[in-house]
Amino acid sequence: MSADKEPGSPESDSSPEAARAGHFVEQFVQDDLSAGKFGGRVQTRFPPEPNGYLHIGHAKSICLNFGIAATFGGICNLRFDDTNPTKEEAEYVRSIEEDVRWLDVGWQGDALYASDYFEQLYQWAVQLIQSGDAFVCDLTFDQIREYRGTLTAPGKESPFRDRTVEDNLDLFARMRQGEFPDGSRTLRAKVDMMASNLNLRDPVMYRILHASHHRTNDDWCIYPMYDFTHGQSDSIEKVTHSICTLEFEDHRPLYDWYLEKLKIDHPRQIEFARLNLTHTVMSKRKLLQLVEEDHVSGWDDPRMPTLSGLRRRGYTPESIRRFCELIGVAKFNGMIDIVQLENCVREHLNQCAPRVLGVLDPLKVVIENYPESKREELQAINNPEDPDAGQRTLPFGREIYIERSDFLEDPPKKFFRLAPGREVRLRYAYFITCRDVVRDPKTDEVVELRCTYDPETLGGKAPDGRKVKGTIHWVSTTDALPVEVRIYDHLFSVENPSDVPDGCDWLDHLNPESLNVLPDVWVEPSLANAQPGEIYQFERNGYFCVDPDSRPGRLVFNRTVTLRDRWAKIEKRQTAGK
RNA sequence: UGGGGAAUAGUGUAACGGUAGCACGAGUGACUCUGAAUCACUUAGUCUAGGUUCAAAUCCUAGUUCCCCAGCCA
Repeated sequence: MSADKEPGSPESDSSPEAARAGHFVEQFVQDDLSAGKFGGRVQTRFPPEPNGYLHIGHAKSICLNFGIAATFGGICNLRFDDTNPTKEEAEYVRSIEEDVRWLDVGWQGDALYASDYFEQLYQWAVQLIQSGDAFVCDLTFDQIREYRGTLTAPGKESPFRDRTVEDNLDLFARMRQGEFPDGSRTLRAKVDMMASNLNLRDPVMYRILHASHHRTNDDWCIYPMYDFTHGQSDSIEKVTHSICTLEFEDHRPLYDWYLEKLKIDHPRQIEFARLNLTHTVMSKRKLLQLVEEDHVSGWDDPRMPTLSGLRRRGYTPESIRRFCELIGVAKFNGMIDIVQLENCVREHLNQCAPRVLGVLDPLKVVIENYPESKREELQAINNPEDPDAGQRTLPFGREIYIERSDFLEDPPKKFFRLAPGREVRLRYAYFITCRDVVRDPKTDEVVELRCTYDPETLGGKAPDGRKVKGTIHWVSTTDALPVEVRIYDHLFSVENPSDVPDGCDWLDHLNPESLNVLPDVWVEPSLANAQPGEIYQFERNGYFCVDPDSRPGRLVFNRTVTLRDRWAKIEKRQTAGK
């Protein structure tokens, strides 16, 4: 075979040395290229059904498919496998396109649809009838199941299997004309009722569905099954590598059967393990149920593993792509710890998120020796990881809020923050020392701290060289903005919610504390004009994304993820040790 | 009890007969005006049993465990 293939893009690397690079899918593609298959072309596709929103598992597939195309200088189509009008909606098409665009993996922006191939598919079905490879079957749903046999017992042939070509042609045409009610007949492939692979036991090719399709409207009342659509769609599009998940492995012989009977090209199908993440669910059926039963606020609820949910939560496309790269591609069906995902967003946000001071659980501090009328503008660094991010000013005054957790009356060992008599540094401001604790006489709760400051310590250092171990964040009470913050935790309290013991429901494991709204949060005034979608680091707290629910004068933030917190670990160990 | 897949540190993932490596986690320390980030070090693995071979995660045999398939869903 000649090796004069198209060179692909300049970036494509098809040198023999690269033959062992990358994961097994890349290796297969490389092998095919080296063997001169497909005319040296590589083409993939991402084929979602528009029956729900895309989730992080789809992102893995998107990155894989678009990544392979980019690596080998080929193209990747976004094709909607829209063969079931009863479950599919234009709204899902819209959201999927938005999410793929957002992920920024090189999609050209022109979606393809299996429904565009309906007429061709119909003609192919007619062709199979003519060649004696398909027949119209009058068996009911239940009868088809009964005739199919079981995993261990062979099936038996339909009594309608031997209809004449003429009868089949006539019946199939009348199915299309709408003469028969839903479920009354099917078109089936004549494969092998004895096959050990159940997909080969005369599978249904077409079913009657008097339902409006999101694109073809009422043009059709028969619709092809996925198995009779997918391979041919790939073939029409000249896809070379059809990458899908493991459960389609034993459908491959059927695709091959159709393609060979129709004598059309077919791609190499390669199966990989779908993504499973701890503390969440990934099936569209379950996600739909969460939405429909109002366990979440919608497909884009920031607790959802959907791309729109992650986006609203504050995840960036970069962080998701990085995650997909990190977890790899293999055939082992494992479960990835969700902390891997969280680390990816931390890693990216650490690079790009502007720093800001915000107090989630305010405790008032009065600096007794700071003049009542005095106000200062202090300089703060916007992002220590990015010198170009510049500086901003922070108003400082006599009364401030600090984080309640930064004060302890009876501090344990290694607690470096504020306590009676202790000195800490206020970020970008002065050293303060706690002199007195004010309590609510009724509840005994600490409501205020009386402190003094050292005017010589502005800039973070004391002239006498004394050190403080702790630096805490704060906001000026007279300048700070009140905002709402939504704190999220895992949607499910167990690692694998789909693993349900007898008598339990997967919904039993919903985490009742997955959403915690903090109504009384104060942030520095520089945030006044923050826009939805912007992500900030609240120093020492975490990353927070401005939610679209924000209104003028009332910002709403979603906590994307906390910062790593060594103190929390130490504290946990100390309490566990007691 | 049919068919199709898969098993490598806690979790993922490399190693393609020739030193079992990497990331995250976990642990220790350094540094630090974020207990963040950064840096250094440590920890820990080939499902089992046989066999082939100078040499096996890799090849062979037999077992074990897990996942998928009985939609007119995809």
